[in-house]
Amino acid sequence: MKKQQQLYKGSLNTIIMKLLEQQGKMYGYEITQKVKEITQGEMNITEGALYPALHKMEADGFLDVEMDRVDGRIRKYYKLTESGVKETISRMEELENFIRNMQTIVNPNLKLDY
Amino acid sequence: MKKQQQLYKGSLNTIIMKLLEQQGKMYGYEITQKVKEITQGEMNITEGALYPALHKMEADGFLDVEMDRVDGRIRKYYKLTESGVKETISRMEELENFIRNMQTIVNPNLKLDY
DNA sequence: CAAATATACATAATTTTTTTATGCATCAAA
DNA sequence: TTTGATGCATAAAAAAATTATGTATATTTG
Repeated sequence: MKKQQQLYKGSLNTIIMKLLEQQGKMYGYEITQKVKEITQGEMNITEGALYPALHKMEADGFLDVEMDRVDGRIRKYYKLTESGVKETISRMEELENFIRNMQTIVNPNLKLDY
Repeated sequence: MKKQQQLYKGSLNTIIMKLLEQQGKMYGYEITQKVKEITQGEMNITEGALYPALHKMEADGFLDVEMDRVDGRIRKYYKLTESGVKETISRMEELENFIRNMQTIVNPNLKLDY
């Protein structure tokens, strides 16, 4: 039983948006599996966090939805809107700044080229 | 007016602990100034988050407090306990995992040596 | 073939962690 | 003398998760 990686709160939307940017369109369950696969099980997106997040981003105009029936089961495919693409870029910059700042705090002697 | 860097929720305690590990002991206000200085104003630790966090870590046995009067003003110096040192190490590992996983998600083509 | 597991969505209650808004007090500088 | 910096603190609200459920279909396994 591998130890579960904590997900810093606020990073979930960034993860979702970035995956959608890469994959074009994805459905909820697919996103949870993709994250698990990429991180080799270290990160786990819970459905209780995922679905409300998707609904909110849709309400905010960042995502478009398209329903699909596959093997008798419903899938809701999400993709970025134009506004969502911009938001993704903005969130990526924030993530990079966060990582850079954290690394500076954590490793103050390290010289970084930016 | 520079744009304020968002602080992912959950990272505050890690920041505080890592600074205490480096500096030996610090007081609250000093921590806010140090973070501002290191990140060149990009990150701002609010006092409404800082003081409750310090109190909680003290209650959890991660920090020891020592009062001091300087220039007629009270300072509360915090330092890591033995248990706090362990917790700092553990939180640092979590941070490194988080960063590594986020970079893998964000830049899936990049090959990293770990 | 029955039961367990995987797929696929969803929501409600709770918890965690922060922001925002205050409040009090001392000291230095303008 | 009043403004800004220093230094602590708490309360209300907001944000964003976790945990616990619930429903339903498909597939695998004993």
